[in-house]
Amino acid sequence: MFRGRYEHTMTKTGRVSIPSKFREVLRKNNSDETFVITNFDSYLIAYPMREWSELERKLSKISLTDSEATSSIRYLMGNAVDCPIDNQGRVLIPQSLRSYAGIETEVVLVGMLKKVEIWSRETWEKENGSGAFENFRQSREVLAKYGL
Amino acid sequence: MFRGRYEHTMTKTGRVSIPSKFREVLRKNNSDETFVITNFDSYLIAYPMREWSELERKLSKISLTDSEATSSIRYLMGNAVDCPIDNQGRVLIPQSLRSYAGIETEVVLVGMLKKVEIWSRETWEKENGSGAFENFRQSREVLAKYGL
DNA sequence: TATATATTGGCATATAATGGCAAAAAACAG
DNA sequence: CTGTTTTTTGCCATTATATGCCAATATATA
Repeated sequence: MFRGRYEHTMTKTGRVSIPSKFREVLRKNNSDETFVITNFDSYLIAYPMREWSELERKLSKISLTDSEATSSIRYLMGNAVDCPIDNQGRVLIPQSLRSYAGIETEVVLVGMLKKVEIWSRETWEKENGSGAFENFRQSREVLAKYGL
Repeated sequence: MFRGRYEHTMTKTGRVSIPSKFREVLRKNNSDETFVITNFDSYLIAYPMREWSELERKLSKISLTDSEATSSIRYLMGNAVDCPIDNQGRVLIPQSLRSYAGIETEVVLVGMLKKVEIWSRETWEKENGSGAFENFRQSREVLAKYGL
């Protein structure tokens, strides 16, 4: 599972280092060294190829008469790009996704269990900076609920 | 179960010895020699990997469309770091967590049943130092309902 | 008292992150 | 098609951080 938060800087050419702990997770799962990255809210989500394929398998079962689901899938799939990790442990994030998430240089990568979120630092600050106390309180409740 | 209090010193590189009694607990539980450390109030909490993984497994079932849950997972997971214990019985505490808890060199480790708390000595003194016993005297009646 | 174990400091080496550059590939215009 | 521009890719270099290991000291155990 992915966990931890990392602040990295993107090169001028749009490459971002994947934290080594994240790469380690891929290795341990025998997943290949490729992420599928797509846009979600105001940030990007990166799935290991293996997880993504599973997601595709599930979504492929949805009836094409379910038009609401279909258009959501279209959106998700239409923006998904597979980004292989290079020898330096980096991925190239395509321009379209960068501008979508407002990423210029400073990037925040968050381990979120089966996936990784990629934020521009600015957006991260805005959405997760100040309101952190509420999150802290809630996360404490989560821990309590599971007896930790 | 973890119990007892230990005062250790951190090396310049940020490594702290885990008390051997704590390591013994991990061995007895067949837990691997890794803690997941996270921030909490003014100190850190270290969970055995086994316990933490169980939590992760449960959380991973939550849908990514549940935005309230997602944001507490983001907080929880974003601040959690896995810290393997090395051959000398030490863990490296990442810079971010060190500064969060105000840890420079002197560290207090407290066994708290399923988890271990990690304090800077200074904070420890302030919050649990002199007045602690008086507090205990005043509020220990709550323990009655647990059979004490 | 001798022996083992725990904690800690120090140092050498390995790995991580990232900036820079140039070759290769792709997109594009005439 | 062909030459030009832009983007992508591979690779080297640098810096900071993490890791592994040895040794010294302190503490516990036999």
